[in-house]
Amino acid sequence: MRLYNTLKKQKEEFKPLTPGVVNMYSCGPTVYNYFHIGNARPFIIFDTLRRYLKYKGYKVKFVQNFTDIDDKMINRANEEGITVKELADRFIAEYFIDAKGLGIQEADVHPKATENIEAIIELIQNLEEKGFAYNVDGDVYFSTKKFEEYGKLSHQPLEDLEVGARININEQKRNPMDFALWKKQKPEEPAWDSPWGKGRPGWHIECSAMANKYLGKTIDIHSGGQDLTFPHHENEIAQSEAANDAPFANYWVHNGYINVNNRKMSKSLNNFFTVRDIAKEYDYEVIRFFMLSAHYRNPVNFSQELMEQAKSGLDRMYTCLENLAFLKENAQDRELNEQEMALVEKLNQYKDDFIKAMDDDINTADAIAALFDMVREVNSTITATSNPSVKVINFTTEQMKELGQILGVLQNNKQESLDNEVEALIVKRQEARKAKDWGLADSIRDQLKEMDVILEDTPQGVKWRRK
RNA sequence: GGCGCCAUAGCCAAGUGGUAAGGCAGAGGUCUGCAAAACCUUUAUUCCCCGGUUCAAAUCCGGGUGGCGCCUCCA
Repeated sequence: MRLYNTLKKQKEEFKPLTPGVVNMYSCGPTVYNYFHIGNARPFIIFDTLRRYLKYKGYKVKFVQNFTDIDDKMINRANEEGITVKELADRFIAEYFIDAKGLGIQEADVHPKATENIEAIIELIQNLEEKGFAYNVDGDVYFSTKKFEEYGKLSHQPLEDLEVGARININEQKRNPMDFALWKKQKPEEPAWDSPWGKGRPGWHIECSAMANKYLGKTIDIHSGGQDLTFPHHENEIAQSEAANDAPFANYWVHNGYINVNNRKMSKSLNNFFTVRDIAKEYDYEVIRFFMLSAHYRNPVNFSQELMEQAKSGLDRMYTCLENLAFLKENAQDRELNEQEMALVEKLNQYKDDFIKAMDDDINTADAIAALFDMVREVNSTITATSNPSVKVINFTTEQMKELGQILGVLQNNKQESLDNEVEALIVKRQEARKAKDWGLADSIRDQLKEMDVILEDTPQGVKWRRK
């Protein structure tokens, strides 16, 4: 399997530190609001990467943090008139609701910054002892000049970064690019005791501390959005490698942005759509499918039209599965015939295509194309055979679900049981059709449509589906 | 100013040296009481433009044009 490594600016063959085991760390949300679909992209992409690695047989340990203390948290809590802790608890709960809907599996560990203060303090002390950190009256900074490789992830020498720095020169800092490891308490702010007095951790140090604590000094894959490359990930590298004297992460994987009208979607630009709001109009699964329909490193635009396209595409796949389930009821229990054997062979070829695509830097767009190839093959074979075997139906269904599972789609069973009222109406309509009373038959079909039940007349009988 | 990304049909999107995948939308057809679903056919002689390298370029190189991002909290 090959992955694009931001550190090396090229695709590389993926080799974990320990054969068969993968340690992954992904930067999680700051929990001061519902997350928007721009935030959702890395969650979905790296969940897919994690699923695929597991599918390939790796034992994956996945850690994703919650940033539950920082300026944004404090400001929002003040606005709401609640404590930072209350704010965090609320939006962590909301995170899990949306994440679950999107098919994002829970991480093995979801550490919170505020519950790892001790590890953070230890790490800062370590940096201080080694001369990488300096204390200015209760504020502790990382000295970027001391870390020679600073800039290696964003591929920019320190001097160039300094020239472009738009930040106000903080007189306390020795260098404009130095960043806070520990922030001295300001009035009314939550604070923890530390060797430098009361205060709270800087943003970057928490990820270094938690990755180290839960995954070790060197991790296999560190992932996140492109906008975290600098300064956040660059700083994580500086902190971790300065403290541990070991490579921090072997593979750095970054996803592209979600845009709105070609502009980056972000909370600060206030052009964002929350997942919660979109989910009111489209299934969570449509959102996920939409995200995976383009390569993860390319920017994608978000719009209603594109959601509609994603919805139609996903419906096509589900319809195929529903057709299979429907045909299974009257299918024959026999060995595969020649045609069915040919189908199985083709489906295996498409499965290979799917795997090849995923192996090539998780090319989900190509993987989805392979899935669509399967759908077309299955559809055309099924219409050609009036009496498929149970075996070929089972094989086909399982294979599509197996591959869908890697992408985190196609796992819903939309065939719920019918209630008596609907069932009675369907029977009544069949009687009307038999009597060639098309007016009554059509009006019943319309009536059912109002109840979100769509009927389809097929040679094998009446087929229904929801929505 | 520094660094970087992107440009493929009406829309979305793979492909990065061997002669343009896939989806959505549209058109025509088959099937059907009608509808739906499905299938078949069809929609880019060409991949932003101009040069170059090569037997061969959407793919590599050089130069343009347009759009975006990072260097500041951001996924």
